[in-house]
Parts: sequence; C-alpha cells; structure tokens
Amino acid sequence: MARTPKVVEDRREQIIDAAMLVFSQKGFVRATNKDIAREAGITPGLIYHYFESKEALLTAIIEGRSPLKLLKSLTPEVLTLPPEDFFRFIVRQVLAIIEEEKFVLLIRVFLPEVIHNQDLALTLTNVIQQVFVFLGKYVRVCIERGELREVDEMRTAQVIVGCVISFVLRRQVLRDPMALQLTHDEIIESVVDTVLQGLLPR
Amino acid sequence: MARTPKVVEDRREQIIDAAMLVFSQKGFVRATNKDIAREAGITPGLIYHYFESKEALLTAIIEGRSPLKLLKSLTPEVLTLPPEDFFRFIVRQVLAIIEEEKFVLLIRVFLPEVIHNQDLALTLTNVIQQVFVFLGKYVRVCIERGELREVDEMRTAQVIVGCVISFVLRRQVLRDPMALQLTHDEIIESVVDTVLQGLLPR
Amino acid sequence: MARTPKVVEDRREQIIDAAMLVFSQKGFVRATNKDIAREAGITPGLIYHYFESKEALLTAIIEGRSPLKLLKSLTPEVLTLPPEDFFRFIVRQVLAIIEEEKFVLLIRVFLPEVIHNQDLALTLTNVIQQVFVFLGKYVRVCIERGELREVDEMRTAQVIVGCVISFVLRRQVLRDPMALQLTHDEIIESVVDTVLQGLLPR
Amino acid sequence: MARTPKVVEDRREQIIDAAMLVFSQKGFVRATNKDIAREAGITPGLIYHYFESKEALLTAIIEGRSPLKLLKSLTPEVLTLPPEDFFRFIVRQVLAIIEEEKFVLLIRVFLPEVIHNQDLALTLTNVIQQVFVFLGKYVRVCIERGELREVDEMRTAQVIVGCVISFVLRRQVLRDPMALQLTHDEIIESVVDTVLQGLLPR
DNA sequence: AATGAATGAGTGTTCATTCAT
DNA sequence: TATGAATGAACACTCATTCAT
Repeated sequence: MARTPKVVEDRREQIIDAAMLVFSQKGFVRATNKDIAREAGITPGLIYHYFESKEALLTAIIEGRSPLKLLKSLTPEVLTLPPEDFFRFIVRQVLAIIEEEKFVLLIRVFLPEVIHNQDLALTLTNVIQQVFVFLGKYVRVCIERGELREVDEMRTAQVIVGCVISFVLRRQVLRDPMALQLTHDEIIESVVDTVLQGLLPR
Repeated sequence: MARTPKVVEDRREQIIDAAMLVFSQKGFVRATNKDIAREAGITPGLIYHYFESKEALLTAIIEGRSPLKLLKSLTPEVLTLPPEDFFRFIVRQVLAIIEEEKFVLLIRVFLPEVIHNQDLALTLTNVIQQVFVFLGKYVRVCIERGELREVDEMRTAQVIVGCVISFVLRRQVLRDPMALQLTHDEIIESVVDTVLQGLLPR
Repeated sequence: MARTPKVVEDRREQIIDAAMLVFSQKGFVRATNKDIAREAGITPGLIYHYFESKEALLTAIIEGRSPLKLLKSLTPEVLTLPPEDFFRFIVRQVLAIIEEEKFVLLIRVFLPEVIHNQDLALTLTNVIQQVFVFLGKYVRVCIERGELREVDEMRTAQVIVGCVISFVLRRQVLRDPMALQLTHDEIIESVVDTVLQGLLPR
Repeated sequence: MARTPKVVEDRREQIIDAAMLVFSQKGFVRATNKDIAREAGITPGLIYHYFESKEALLTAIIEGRSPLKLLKSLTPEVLTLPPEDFFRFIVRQVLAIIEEEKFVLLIRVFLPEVIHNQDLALTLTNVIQQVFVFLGKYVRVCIERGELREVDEMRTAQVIVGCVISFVLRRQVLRDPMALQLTHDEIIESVVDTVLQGLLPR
C-alpha cells in the first residue's frame, strides 16, 4: 500500500507514452484504445482506471508534456549577449528543444487537433507569444543601444521565430528532404545571417 | 440532354464543396458522410453515385483544388523586376493565394492528413519546392548582377517563404490574434524589409 | 405502335437471359440489378418496366424456362423398346436436356434458391416425379412381360434417375474433374450396365 | 482461471451453432449478423470478438464441422466383408452420417455456396473422391477374387455413391415426400439390390 | 490493479426501388 | 421506352466504454 501510488504513477506515464506514440503515428481519431493498450503492454480496460476517456488521455498529454523547458532556458542573463551570439543562441535553443524526439511526437499529436480545437490553439499560441515577447524585448534593448537599426521589434521577432518554425514543420511534418538535409547549424546560419546582414550588399 | 451533364457536374462540385467545408471543420476522420450530405442537402447514399468512397472524395478535393494558380503566377517576366519589387510581388502573391477562402479550407483539410499520409506530404512538398526553385533562381541572377550579396540562394528562398508560411499558419490554423491583426501589407513589409536590409545598422 | 409489342417481348427475353447468366454466376442475392442491366446492355431502371421486382425476375425465369421439354420427349412409343435400348434412350435424353447450356444455368440459379423456398422445391419435385412415374410404368410393364425380374418399380426408377442426377450435379455444380472427364456415352454405359446386369457374376 | 477458457470455447461454439442454423434457413448472404446474434442470444458486435468477419464464420463452420467421421469409419477391416454385407455397410454408413441433424444443416449451408465458390467445391470434391477411391479399391479386390464380375471399379463406385447422394438431396434439400417416406433400410435395400443383382432376370 | 467479454451507438457502404425527365 | 439521379432502409463492421470477475 505504500508502494502502490508510485506504481500507479508509472502506469499512468507508461500509458501516456504509449498514447503519444500511437497518436503521433495514426492520429487521435484513428488510433484505438486497443492500439494504445498493445503499445503499453496492457489491456484496453485498464486505460479507464487511469483516465476518464480517450479524450482525457489526449488532454493529459497536452498538460503533462507542455514545452515549458523552452521558456525556462530564456533566462535574463542571455539578454546581455551581443546580437550575433544572442540570435544564434536563441535559434539553437528553439531548434534543440523543438526537435527533441518527444517534442516531435507532441507536434505530430497536436497539430491535427489544434485545427479543430480552439482551446488547444490558445495554449500553443501563448507559448509562442512568450518567445516573441522575450525576443522582442531583446531587440528593443539592442535598438536603444544602437546595436540594431530601428525596426518594429515584435514583427521582427515573429519573422525570426517563424523561419525556424517553418523549417521544423517541413522537417518533422512534411519530412521534406530538402529541409531534412540541413544540420541545425546550417539552419541557424541561414536564418541568423539573412536576418542580421540582410540580402542587399553593404 | 444539354442540361443534364451540367447538373451532374454541379452535383459533384456541390459535394466536394460540402466535403471541404465539413472536413475543414471536423477533420477527415471525424466528419461523417451524414455531415457531408446534410451540408450538401442530399442523402448520404448519393455521395456514392459520384465518388467511390470517402477517401476518394478527399482525393478529389486534392486533385481538383490543387494550388496550381500559385505556380502559374510565377511567370518569367517578373524575374526582371528589381529585388525590392520582386520580393514584395512574390510574397504578396503567395499570401494572396494561400489566404484565399477556399485555400484556407484546403490547408485545414490537408494539414492533419499530411502528417499520416506520406503521399500527400510528397505532393505538398513538391509544390513548395517549385516555389523555392523559382525564388532561388531569381536570387542567383541578382547575385550575379551584383544587386544582392553572395548567399546560398536555395536556403535564402527557404527562409523567405518559410516566414510567410509561418505567418499564414499562425493566422489560419492557430488563429493567433497577434498574427491576425496584421494586414497583408504589413506582413509583406516586415518580411521583405527584414530580409533585404538585415537588422544590423548600415 | 404496331411493332412495339414484339420489341417488348424481345426486351423481356433479353433481360431474363441476362438475369439467368448473372444469377448463375453470383447467386440471386449477390447479383445486383446493375449487374443484370450491364449484362443486358440496358439501365437498371428499365428492369422495372418489365418486372415488378428482382424477385419477380427470378420467378419469371422459373416459369418461363421450366424443363417441359424433358417430359415432352417421353412419348408412349418408346415404351415398346426393349429394356437395354429403352434405358439407354431415357438416360441419354435426361443427360442431353439437363446438360444443355441453358439448363445448366437454370440448375445453378435454382439450386441455391430451392433450399430456402418450398414452392420452388415443389415445382422441381413434380417434374422429377413425372420422370419417375414414367420410368416406373415402363419397368412394371417389363416385369410383367418377364423382361425384368420382380422389383419395386418406383424405387428402381429413383435409383436410376438418381444416378444420373448425381453425375450431373458433380459435373455442373461441383465441377468435379472425375465426373467431367466422362462422356455422355460413358456415363450412360456405366449406369445402364450396372443397373441392368448387376455387379454379381452371372 | 479454470472456468474462463471453457466459457470462451462455449461462446464460440454457441455462435457457430447459431450461424449454422441461420445460414441453413436463410442462406449465407440473406442471413444477417443480427439474425445470428439473436439466435445466439448475444449482440451482433460480439461476433467480432470471436470471428474476424461473417465470411470467417462460414469458414469456421466448414473447418470445424468437416465430415471427417465419414472417412474414419472406412477402416481396412471392412474390406474383408463379402460384397452384400460390405455394400450394405458402406451405404448405411454414408446415409447415417450424411443424414445426421448437424450434417443436414451443413449440406443446406454449403450447397448454395459451393456453386459460386470453387475453393469450397474442391474441398467437397476431395471428400467425395476419397469415398470413391475406397469403394473402388474394394470392388477391384472382389473382382480379382471372382466375387464380382469385371467392371470399371471407379465408375461403379460413382454409380453407387451417386444413388445415395441423390436420395439424400431429394430428402434434405427438396424435401421430396416420395424420398422421405423411405426408411434408411429401404433405401439401402433398393440401392444394394439393384446394383448387385441387376434388373435383368437371372 | 487488472482482465477481456460484452454492449450499443455509430460508421461507411450497398442496393432495390422510384421517378422526373 | 428509356434514363440515371436520388432515396432510404438495410448491412457488415468498429470501437469507446462498462463491468463482472
């Protein structure tokens, strides 16, 4: 009885892991409880001891696996870095977290759901927004320091993060070979160089 | 005898329209033939007079509503425009087509399917690739004319188009208010200005 | 208007022929009106100008194609033939009619239906019975003439005709190669010789 | 744990029994899963816990209820019996097994299917063939012993078994009263007497 | 905690039949 | 006569969910 809660926690995690995998492969609706149970090495009925419904299992994934790490890495000290380093750092960070194996699964689970679920969309929007705000603040500071030219800092943040996101989607959702052949460093270089130097000759 | 074929065509189109709408709202799997029939004002059985299966209906949408218009607008003449005008033109073009009402529906129908359907992913990849190639060629020409500095033209193309795509996705999939409040012109300005001038002071 | 009735008759026959073929291939329930219409070179709707329902089409086949020819060939004059000739004649007659192309179709259409349709079974029973009676009468006459030994004439008739029927079923329903490799003459010989001479040495 | 597998087996058997009955009454295609479920006292969905499909249920009937008993009874010992006894024995055996209640159901289930299913036809053909071969061998032995006159043993076997089969079909499929009024012994007597003695006076 | 038999509401699909043309 | 679009009532089958064990 003292050990039970720990075991329970494990089972829950185990089911969530299995569900994440199966959902990411077949999609939420197409994935059956039988599929999930098979992947978790249990029987379908047991899922209902830990989750109210299949829907609740999806919610649990969302709530338990939210990309909070992303925001934690955005500490104030990095704000003191010079633009080149800062941008490389933040793009690398976003790429690293977002392309983690588990995170990729999350994307593949959420993306289809987010389209028909406004709540989910809001959750995701908020996370992204916080990245924008953080990045935007830095850009504003640099502008005032004279290290960057006068631009709308929020739009600039959206351009930069947007580039990275589209690379990730092409890699992880479309599995576009042209996007997959690039290393993280090459992506970082392409984005940061273009955005900092601009295309026009100096 | 003269009117009948026209009516038939209309029915087919009508069913496709209804399916597009319902699929975009509920997703392909969740949408039922009953939903589609209700939306089209017919009985479910009639769908099978015009399509072999629900899957075939999805295929018909893809094949009939493919974004060929996008590529048609990319005529050789525009290649002679100076970079500022050219980039504004092409970004405006992509935005205009991609944010058309019907096209938005297409995105919402395909995006969830593309994740679990490699064939669909390939189709989409190919279309995007063609835009990259077109844009890349232009960049190469400008570099040789000395109008743009020396960069990898394909990666640059991916950066530019990627920015636009991520704006569209945030608007049409996430319905992110921050992205929605921008006009097409503002998006174009943000992307083109950032990419051409760069952020570093000149 | 003068020609119409004739055309109508043709159409009816044409539909019945098509239905017989399709029913014999797929069975009554599995065969669709569309199948029949395709085979007849018409559209499904037209069937209902000539027949009340699919069921009525089956009935029309039964009523129109009943094996009356079989009984017509059993004229009184053959009764005067000596046993050897008579048996060969009647077995040959039964075989010839029953293995006619059209008749084989009939068997394949009826057999499955007869099992679940007592009316049909009665119709068929009656036809066979008449053959038994005819044959039985002949046997009785021969016994009285001393040309055959004293046996129950009706049971004897059932044995003889039963042999032939089972050969036909094995050929036309089971398509049993062992039965199919025999010619009509060989079947006749096997049946008649066995039944007349008996297996015991004389 | 000791009782569970037994219950499962019972359920399977129970469904097979119900299906046999319903199929034999309405035919495979006309019989619905609802019919079978009602007969078995379960819900239609449960059928799919035990069988992959309706088709698989038919297959299970074939495989589980195949008339192997028939062949098992044909042991070498009986080959030593004198012709009269042997023929009476084998005809009685065939009649007894083939007219068992369960076997009659089988006939009524298969006969309609066998017409449109070559695989099924082959299975049935093989069983019958084995009986022919067994009987043929015996006839050959007797001929060599001088107990029977010189005849083609395989054709003779076909004649004898064919007689019995046609009696059974008339009884169980056509429900022909003339065939039904005979006892097994009468049928045996008619067949064996005719075939052994022949009709011609000795 | 764990099983898996059992249910019932639904799904895609088929097809005999009707009917405006 | 003839068409084929349209319907509606089924059908086989699926699966989330429940529950006795």
